[in-house]
Amino acid sequence: MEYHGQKIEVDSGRGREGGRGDCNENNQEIKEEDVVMELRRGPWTVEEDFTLINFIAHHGEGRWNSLSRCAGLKRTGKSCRLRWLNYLRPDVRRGNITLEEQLLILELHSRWGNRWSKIAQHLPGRTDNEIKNYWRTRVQKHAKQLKCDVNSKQFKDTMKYLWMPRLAERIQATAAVTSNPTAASSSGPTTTTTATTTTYIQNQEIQHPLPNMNHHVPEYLPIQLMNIEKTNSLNYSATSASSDNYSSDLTDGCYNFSINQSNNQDHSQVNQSTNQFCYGESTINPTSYNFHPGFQGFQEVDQQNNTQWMENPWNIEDVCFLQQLNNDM
DNA sequence: AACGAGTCCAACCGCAGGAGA
DNA sequence: GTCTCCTGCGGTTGGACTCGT
Repeated sequence: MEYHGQKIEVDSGRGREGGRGDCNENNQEIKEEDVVMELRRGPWTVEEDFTLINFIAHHGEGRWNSLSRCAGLKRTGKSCRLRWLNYLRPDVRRGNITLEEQLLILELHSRWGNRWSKIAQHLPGRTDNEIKNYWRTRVQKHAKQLKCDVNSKQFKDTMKYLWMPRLAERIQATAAVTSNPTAASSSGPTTTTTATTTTYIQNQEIQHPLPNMNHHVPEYLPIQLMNIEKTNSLNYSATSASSDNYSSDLTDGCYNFSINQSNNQDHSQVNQSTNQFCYGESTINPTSYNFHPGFQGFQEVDQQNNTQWMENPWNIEDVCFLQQLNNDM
């Protein structure tokens, strides 16, 4: 694995250490000459990962700048924190964003905007970085292709009345496949939706030692370290094998939807048995999405011509939808 | 097989807010 | 109250990878 070493001077402002009991390997105060040091940048090496994991296993996380020095890592504290939170943490969940997660992201983004960390709090195991990347690469791409500002009302309405109902419909269909595979395999759009499954998977998928925590992790991570301080209070059961194989694109489904209000949910969770997504005060229940007759025709076209639909899943319909919105305005 | 375009994601950067001296 | 430093957040970018020609 290659990395780019680079000598940089830590500026006199942020990033400079001292004054809070910082220590070096000998528990001594950091001296001035240590401020200017050779810092690594770029991709992390396996050795660095091990060092960071082991140090956190013994000393816990936090105080990232001093942690970096005490661990002997030639990285900034920010870099260590980012590496840990986004990649090395035991409960980081990797792999495709599921349909359920997509729906949740769309809904939460419509509510909070680019508050990625806040949105990430409601998707167990997902990092703000991952959600941000998903939004930029998928959602904003669609907006760009639609020649539509991602912050415009038209685009938000398209998300709300077209993509989110599509996702909800597909989630329902997925649940049907899971619960009754033989019946579901005979017809319906969801039987062919694996066509655009992303092939961009960097890490091997290995079995996580904890129940319901199967995700992509670096293969060199020692199992015992992955168990550090894990109480596994998070519910990961939403990812069924079939839904993980589905495309990450916002496709299919032609239904209107409604959001049921509920006041008894403090934390996000996904209840697989009911396919109900709870976050904060609201509940999205795909089973409550009402059929929208105006889009029935697209559904029929989809079923008659699956291949064409999946190859170009949103262009025609979304453009029509945007035109319709413009006409209504 | 080679090349270019597009996609995806890990990592970096700057900024803001908070905490301690 | 002010200064310094740490942490966390959102935006951006570089490069690895895939795919089409």
